[in-house]
Amino acid sequence: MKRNSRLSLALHTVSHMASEPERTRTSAEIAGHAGTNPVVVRRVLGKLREAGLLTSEKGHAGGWRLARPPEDISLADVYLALEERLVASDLATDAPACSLEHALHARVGVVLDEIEQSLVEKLAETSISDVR
Amino acid sequence: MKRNSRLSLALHTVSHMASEPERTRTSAEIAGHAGTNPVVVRRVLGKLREAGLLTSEKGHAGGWRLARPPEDISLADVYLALEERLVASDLATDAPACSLEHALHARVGVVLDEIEQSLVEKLAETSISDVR
DNA sequence: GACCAATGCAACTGCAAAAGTTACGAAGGC
DNA sequence: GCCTTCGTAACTTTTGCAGTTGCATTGGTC
Repeated sequence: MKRNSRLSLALHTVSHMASEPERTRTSAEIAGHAGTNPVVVRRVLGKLREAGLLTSEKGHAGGWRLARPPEDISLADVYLALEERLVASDLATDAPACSLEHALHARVGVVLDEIEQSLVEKLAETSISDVR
Repeated sequence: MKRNSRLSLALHTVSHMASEPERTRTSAEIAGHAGTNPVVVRRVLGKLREAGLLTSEKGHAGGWRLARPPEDISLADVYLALEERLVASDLATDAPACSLEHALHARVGVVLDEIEQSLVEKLAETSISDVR
């Protein structure tokens, strides 16, 4: 896996959960299915829990479940939960060395913000229960 | 510099060239201004030359210049010349392990393609001579 | 209460991509 | 012929992230 493996893992896992929402899954089980590591799974799903999409239980018979009905979870919810901006560049973040660079970053920054927003809007149109 | 330093460097350099199109600049000069290395500059600007945005001359009094009037070079031209997709994820590229993953990648891939396209359209609205 | 299965989390390792660096050849004006 | 500049290849350094290990914590089961 390369660059957006976290998003890939998150979407994949949540989609599977949507098909059997009542079932609890352990991170080891999910990791096995996704071809990765339980700790990585916990790291990624932890973000989704923070965002209120999943719940986790410790101890015997513990594991992960959806916190809401699958119809109420959109692709955008999952995307935003990870707090990674797919279109963000460091153009918007670093200090402007010269005035031209400043103007440039301002212009491009506006475009990127618009793009980011419309990406989220498009992802919001699909709920995870729509994917099958 | 971090992730999109190449795009940042390219846009910055081309913008400066737009303000004095007749002047020829060496990669050392550009590198000094951008706080980087002449070889890195040549690598990045080489892509812009391949795309027909810049010309370079060897030897004495050699260096880099715009290949076209600045009004005829858009931010999209620069972006596309680098052949990096800001919104591309590996979601679209890897082999679908299970059918759910396949469906997921198809859905998200469509959205990302649309977003990429509209990013380019927005960037195309601004020419480098508009930035100052 | 002892034990086991699960998450939570911190620290470390390994790896791959990109920047940075060095070196040298080719082109072209002086 | 010499010097300046690009072109390019090879190597080194840096950096972010996945992967790994280890251990504390929680909670069910016997």
